[in-house]
Amino acid sequence: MKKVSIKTIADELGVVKSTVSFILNGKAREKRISKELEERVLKYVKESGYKPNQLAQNLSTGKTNLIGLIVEDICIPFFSSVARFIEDKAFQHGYKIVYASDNNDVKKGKRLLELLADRHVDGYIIAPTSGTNNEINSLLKRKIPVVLFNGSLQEVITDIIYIDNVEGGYIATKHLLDNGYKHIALVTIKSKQLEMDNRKIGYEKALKESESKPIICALPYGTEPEKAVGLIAKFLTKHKEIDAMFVTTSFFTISAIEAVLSTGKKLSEEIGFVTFDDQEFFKIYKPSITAVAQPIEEMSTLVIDTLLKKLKTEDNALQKCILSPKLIVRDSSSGRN
Amino acid sequence: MKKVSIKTIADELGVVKSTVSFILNGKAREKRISKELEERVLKYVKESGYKPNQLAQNLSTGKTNLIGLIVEDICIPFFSSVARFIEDKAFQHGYKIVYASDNNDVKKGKRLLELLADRHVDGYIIAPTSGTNNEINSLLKRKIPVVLFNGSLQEVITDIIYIDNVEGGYIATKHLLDNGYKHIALVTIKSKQLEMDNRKIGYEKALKESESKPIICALPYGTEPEKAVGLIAKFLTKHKEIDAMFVTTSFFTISAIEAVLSTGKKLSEEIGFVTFDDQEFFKIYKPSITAVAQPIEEMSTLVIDTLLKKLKTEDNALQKCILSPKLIVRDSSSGRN
DNA sequence: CTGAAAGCGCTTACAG
DNA sequence: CTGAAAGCGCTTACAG
Repeated sequence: MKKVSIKTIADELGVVKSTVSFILNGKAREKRISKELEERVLKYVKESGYKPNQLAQNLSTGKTNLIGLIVEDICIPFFSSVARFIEDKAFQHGYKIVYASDNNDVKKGKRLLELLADRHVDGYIIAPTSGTNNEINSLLKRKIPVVLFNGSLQEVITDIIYIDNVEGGYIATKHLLDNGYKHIALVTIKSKQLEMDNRKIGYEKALKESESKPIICALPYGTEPEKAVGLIAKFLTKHKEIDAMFVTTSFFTISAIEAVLSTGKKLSEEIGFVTFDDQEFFKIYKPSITAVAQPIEEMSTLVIDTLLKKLKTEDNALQKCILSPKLIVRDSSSGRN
Repeated sequence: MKKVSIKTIADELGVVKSTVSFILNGKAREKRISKELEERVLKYVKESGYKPNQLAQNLSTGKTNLIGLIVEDICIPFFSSVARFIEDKAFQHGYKIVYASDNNDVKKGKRLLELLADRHVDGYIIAPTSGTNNEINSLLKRKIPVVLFNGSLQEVITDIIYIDNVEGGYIATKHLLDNGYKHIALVTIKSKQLEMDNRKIGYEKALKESESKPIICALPYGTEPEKAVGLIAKFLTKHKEIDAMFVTTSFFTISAIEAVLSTGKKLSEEIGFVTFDDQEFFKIYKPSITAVAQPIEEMSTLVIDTLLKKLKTEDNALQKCILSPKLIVRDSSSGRN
């Protein structure tokens, strides 16, 4: 059982390599190769179990059928869900996915971009870290498709799919206000991530409308969840007026709940609570937890479809989709009554 | 700014391609190339920003520096955590990871194995689905390293790292018995996964020691979590004697809790509860939830180290590591008092 | 110490 | 309709 190559086939059938190659690539018509010969080749291919050597194809065509996926951390549920949705469709179209986590670190982000470029991945799906603008632009300049999701990047013009984070912050805060909470704290992270900023802007906008004052607890970037508990608890003790909390990132959701519990206050009755990104356990928690959910499946589908279109056609139209977040109302924000 | 290739360098410096290649591959010594020439080449390489074309290297060496990771579903927290740990180390050693989710479906598992083989990945990390034995054995026959984790596979002899699932089932059940629960239900999944079987065996072993009877709720494979809630609740209603529950898979943890709640019974006081695989929210849940935790980091490190060793050396020694699960005792199993 | 050459297995203009 | 040939950019025996 030796390796059969295109040359083996050609020799065996008394034709030349290129003819076989054309047939294999569906160019028989175009090259006006006789139906009869085409069938003979195809039959041999089938019987011999021939498979083209993809490494040779890669070198020859410069394409790898690989998609690079760069996110902050593949084990954050939001990202692993996206990874899952993307995977299926990519496989269906003959692409495989190479993932990489940049930890939201600019330096690492740049290095990953470079490593994947060295691999000649055909396209990228990136939840961008600010600071990688130049690197991404240089990919675009080389006509390599890049689809951004989750966040945008200043001065980078490419396909992008994300939710309206201002709206997300707004509906969360508005909902708390509507339910009678007056002193709403924002628990967020100090980072250059535009999405966090926008969620904050939405929060401030809602507060302004009802003439409330922002009470902002911005944790330093890199704060570990365990550490966050203490910091948030301290903040709560310092600002005794707080009667509700909006957490902008799932990274601190559990820390924030722990912090509230540690102060002895009750969620919902004493501290209204809304957080970003829905999670399975929110519905069984007591009180069940209100969340701003991103339409993950819709978003993922748009992302991969957009990239595949760029990869398979010459279509240059830019896709810019801003999806709406959805408030999933549960008990943690049901009011102070 | 044109592409510089090994040929460019050779021409520019008046040497021949192979000399450059040898220097680049650190074989200057071996080939007794003059220190002086080596430096000249290296200097030029640096200045010109030359990077070897990895596609050409791939074709030439037959190696891709790609590792295939096949798991049931990349968005199950256990697997995405493993993916994360593996990734870092792989990158440090110049490998990238291509992931694929087989949904525990034999047919899909086989197809993925084939697709990754077509890609010429250098090695595999697999949480195996039973039924893929032959395919994996044929990889091994071709000297392609495969490291299994999470579960074993009959008749497949290769490196493998997993936890003692019998022990996991045993300590969970024993703990419940020790805390005074008498009628312990097992909530599990009907599948050919050996790990599930073993957890069940551990459960039965503990029961036997205390002369209790097993009460087994085995859900059909493929049952959706939402559907599981009803099935488990029904089971609870049917077996009114049940005063504790051991869930063998994180896939049904939340469903099981929902089911208990739906019957109006209280966790811990009325229904003791232990589940497999620890999760972040278990500590903030009320009651906090007891879990059998797998040593994910240790396991991942062993997995990737084992594979890298196989990839980088000729070492043929088989690694077989059985790690111990750890019971994380919390309130949900604190007894009936 | 260094060089000429074949090979990895494809793809694709180009010529007839 | 079909074939001869160059090219993708490396690696590595082999010869001197």
